Amino acid sequence: MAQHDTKLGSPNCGDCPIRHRAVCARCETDELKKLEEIKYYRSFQAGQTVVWSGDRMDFVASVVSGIASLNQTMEDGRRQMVGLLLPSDFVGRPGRGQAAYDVTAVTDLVMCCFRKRPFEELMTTTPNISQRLLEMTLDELDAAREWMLLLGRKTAREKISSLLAMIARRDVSLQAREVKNQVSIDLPLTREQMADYLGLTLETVSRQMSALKRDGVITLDSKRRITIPNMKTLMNETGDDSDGGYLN
Amino acid sequence: MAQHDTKLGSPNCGDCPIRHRAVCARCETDELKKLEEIKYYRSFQAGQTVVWSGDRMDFVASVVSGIASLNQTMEDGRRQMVGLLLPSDFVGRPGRGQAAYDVTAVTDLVMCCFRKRPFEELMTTTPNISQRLLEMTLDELDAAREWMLLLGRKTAREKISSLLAMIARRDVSLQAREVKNQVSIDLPLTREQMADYLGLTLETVSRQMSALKRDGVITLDSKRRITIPNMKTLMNETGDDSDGGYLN
DNA sequence: CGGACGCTTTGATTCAAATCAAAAGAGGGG
DNA sequence: CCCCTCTTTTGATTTGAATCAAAGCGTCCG
Repeated sequence: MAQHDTKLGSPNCGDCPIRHRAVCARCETDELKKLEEIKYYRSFQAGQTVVWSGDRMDFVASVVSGIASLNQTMEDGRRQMVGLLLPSDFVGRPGRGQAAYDVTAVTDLVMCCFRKRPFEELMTTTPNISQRLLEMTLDELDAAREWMLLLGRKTAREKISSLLAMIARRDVSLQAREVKNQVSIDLPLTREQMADYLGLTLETVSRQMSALKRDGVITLDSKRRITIPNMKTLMNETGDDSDGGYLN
Repeated sequence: MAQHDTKLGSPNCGDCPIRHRAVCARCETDELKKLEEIKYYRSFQAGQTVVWSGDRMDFVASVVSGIASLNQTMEDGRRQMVGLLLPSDFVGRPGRGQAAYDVTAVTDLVMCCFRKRPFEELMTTTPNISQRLLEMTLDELDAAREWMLLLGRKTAREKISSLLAMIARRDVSLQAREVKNQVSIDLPLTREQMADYLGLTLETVSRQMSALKRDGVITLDSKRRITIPNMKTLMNETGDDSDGGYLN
């Protein structure tokens, strides 16, 4: 099912694009050496499942490139995305053998995997790894709790706006594509995936996108590419504290 | 505003009721000594605010007894509870100076606080603390993500049932109050707090409680005390996989 | 004992989003 | 180039929960 390619990703951690942001961010050269010994790359095509909830998972991994999603599913098929993993984000849980959610490749995806057992051992001897992992986990917890507010209390329009703002802010910080407040972004998610992330139906997502376009908050360059003429206008639609939004 | 009492809580960590579950669970005697030097107790009455979101927070803490809640609030007053902290749970984030959410005492509350700076230093030198904290944070992240599914996809009835099941399961594990599947529990939360946790209004909470009573899923001994005649019947109302529910 | 205040229940009505249904784009491959 | 499939949009209708409103219950306290 899943491919075991090694064609992408550098064997040498020093050249890695996520070197300074991933779980290895604080490691010294000698510590990287040890990680290099237990790592291997895997790539997945958009749509492929990386692991199924409940399956044995004998590795942990960092996203090198592409986007992965964490999904929870109910017996009757209702689905909720509970995390969106971007390059440098960490997947898997040291000290547990089974995946707690489905992990899916949203786009083509390359992951840097570490065999679980050796990684766990390395963690106990390498504070630079465990401390970085704690920091990343605390960040994810904050993000999850922010999303709980969105899921529990925001309107459909606020949800869509919040998602677009989140994607836009990330893109802006990665690539300086901003031209005096105007931002163009590619949506990595289908309308259905957006719906799964926001706790909506795909029809409602589509309708609210149309409404935001009608109201001039966004422009639809194509189905999957939008332009935000004025970031502040979008932020006002998210329901978040207008100050706090930019400070985070 | 907040009281600085030391009347509750033992000066000696060895006698502490949460000794084996809290962030100090794995510490050796000498490590406990160091924690004792930087700890102090604070107590709060039900309803009091421990810290406001955005305020400086120069301590981290463990809940010793009672229940605290983490809340997020929008400008217009919409409120979402994003965490319920039980004895042994940890509050605060090493490496950050400001509280990210309001922390409130749901019941009378005693917390074991550690001055933040010394605690951070202790963490870097004491793997037993940082590793335990990582484990606890990963558990909280899992809980937050389970709650995301509830908030995004469950019906009001499923939400209420899930909350009652969660409280019941915790109570059963703490005190063996189970008599062949029948469980009685005290609700620590008002209807409004339940609503805030579940992303509902208090009226809907009340209506669904009445409906569960009408359908024989629960009995209302008093407004704040319920009996669950058959745990399995309740579990069937949560929408969760009936197997997975018990295995977790 | 009798108010008063906080919490809870219940009823009537509204409304936002879900559901049901159909058609319009947009690729992609033969 | 055209068909097939996948994604997206839009419309009509339903529905579950919110909102608006009022009354019931408990208990604290003068």
